[in-house]
Amino acid sequence: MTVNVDNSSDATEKGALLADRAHAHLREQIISGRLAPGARLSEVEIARQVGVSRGPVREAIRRLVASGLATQAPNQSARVIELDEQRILSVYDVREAIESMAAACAAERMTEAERTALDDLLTAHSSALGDVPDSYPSGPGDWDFHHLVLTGSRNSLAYRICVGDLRDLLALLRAGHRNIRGRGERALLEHRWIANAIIAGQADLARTLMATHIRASRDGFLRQWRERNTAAASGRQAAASDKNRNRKEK
Amino acid sequence: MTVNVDNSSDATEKGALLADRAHAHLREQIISGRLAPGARLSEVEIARQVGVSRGPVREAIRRLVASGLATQAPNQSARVIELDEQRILSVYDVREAIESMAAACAAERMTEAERTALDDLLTAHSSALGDVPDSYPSGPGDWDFHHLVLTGSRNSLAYRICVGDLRDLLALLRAGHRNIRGRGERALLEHRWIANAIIAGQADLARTLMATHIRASRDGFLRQWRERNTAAASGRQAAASDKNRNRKEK
DNA sequence: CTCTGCCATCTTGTAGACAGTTTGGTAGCG
DNA sequence: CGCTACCAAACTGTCTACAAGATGGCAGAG
Repeated sequence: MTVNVDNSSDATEKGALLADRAHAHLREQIISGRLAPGARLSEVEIARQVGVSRGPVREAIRRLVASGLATQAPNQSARVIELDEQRILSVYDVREAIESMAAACAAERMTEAERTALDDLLTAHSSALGDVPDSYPSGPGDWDFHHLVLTGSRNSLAYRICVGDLRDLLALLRAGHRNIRGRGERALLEHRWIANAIIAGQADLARTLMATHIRASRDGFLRQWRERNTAAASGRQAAASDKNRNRKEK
Repeated sequence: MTVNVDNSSDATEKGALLADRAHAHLREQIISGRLAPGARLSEVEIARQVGVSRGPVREAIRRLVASGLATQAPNQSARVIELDEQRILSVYDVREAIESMAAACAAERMTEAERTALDDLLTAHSSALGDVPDSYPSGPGDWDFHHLVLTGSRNSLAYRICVGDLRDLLALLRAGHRNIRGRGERALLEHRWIANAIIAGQADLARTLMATHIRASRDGFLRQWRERNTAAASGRQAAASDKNRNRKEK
């Protein structure tokens, strides 16, 4: 009765509401990279693609803007958000702040059944890790763990922010980046530490461990992103007379 | 160039877009209490009141739902959110988590000009406090301070969450509650401590002080809210004798 | 050749109408 | 008297049409 947020934004393809279908379509296109950062989101164009009218598409776009996946100025087309290092840091910093708090709250508020479920989840992950070693972080397994912690925190607002908005932003910036070798085992180990602290009711320890875990995830991703970014920048710079991209508005 | 979030949701009465006008109208009605918690938000009714079509009103309502001021089930009217203690705790906990992080970031990233502005703001508040002693917390002055810190954190996402959503939620739950006697001086003092830590670049100290500050604000509000809530409950429960004004706490 | 002003075109913002669903009450039955 | 089935009213979801504003190119002056 408490964490019954019941986010209705995961209508993969069969949403009763057309706006959900359009939203899922756009989110998938953006996260998968088929809609490049900076791309314009024309309402009529998308409406034609999805096969619905402009109304639901308009609502889907406004939802993307609210989530942070797109930006929009009045009387102008919405555009897919453009990532820079500062924006990436923003996402990880907010996530660290909220999820650390959630871990501490979960340690104090989780029921015994939830603690058992958390323990079982990690046991299952541990035994399944051998199959696909490096696909654990940023995959569904990682998400299951954080989902359980957020639910256990009894904080519906934190749940909504992390599941509704931050999840999409993380999916976008992680898209196209390979999983780091060895990060899987390390992440699972950190998950186990956090879970132990939560199950034992050690709130401050859980908070610290969760903060460290997310910071490690951030640092690992940032290193990879900087490599790719500098490589892309030099490659872009090498093409001397490439057509200059449209200047970004101030 | 960084924190240029430019939230376009403060169209008090003269928004170029009708959706902004409808949104401002509804937000004012909800925060002021003229729209009671649980009240139904009929699109056609509101459209008639504001004098616009259903389209902008629909968009405004969806924005309220995204902010957390209202909830909506499919094919049903949106309703003004109903406050309970757990929801209030959620708001304050998330605010504490994000703004503490923002204070630490501000201590590391603020420019000298921003630090000076922060110092000047508190000096001005300090000299203006004598006029209206108890109106400082939860007023515009308090908000100016937190706004400056959030801007200085260079975290556009934290700024958007706190200014865009949490501000409205706080305004809603604070509505109708008087300012606590003596809280003004205390809050200003805590602001001064936080500002000193930020100006000196002491990130961890700023983080701790901001967390303590927000927790104090939460506790003060919660005490008042519980009084009112138990009073209303007992008054509702025992209509005959309203003499038993026992202030019981958990 | 470069800059300025204008115009065709596209895009968003808004209004109104229609269809499907939920709601609340009412009549009828047990 | 309580319960069920049904029906009308209201509401949201959606579509189409129209109006206002922005974009980008083109012609003409300097």
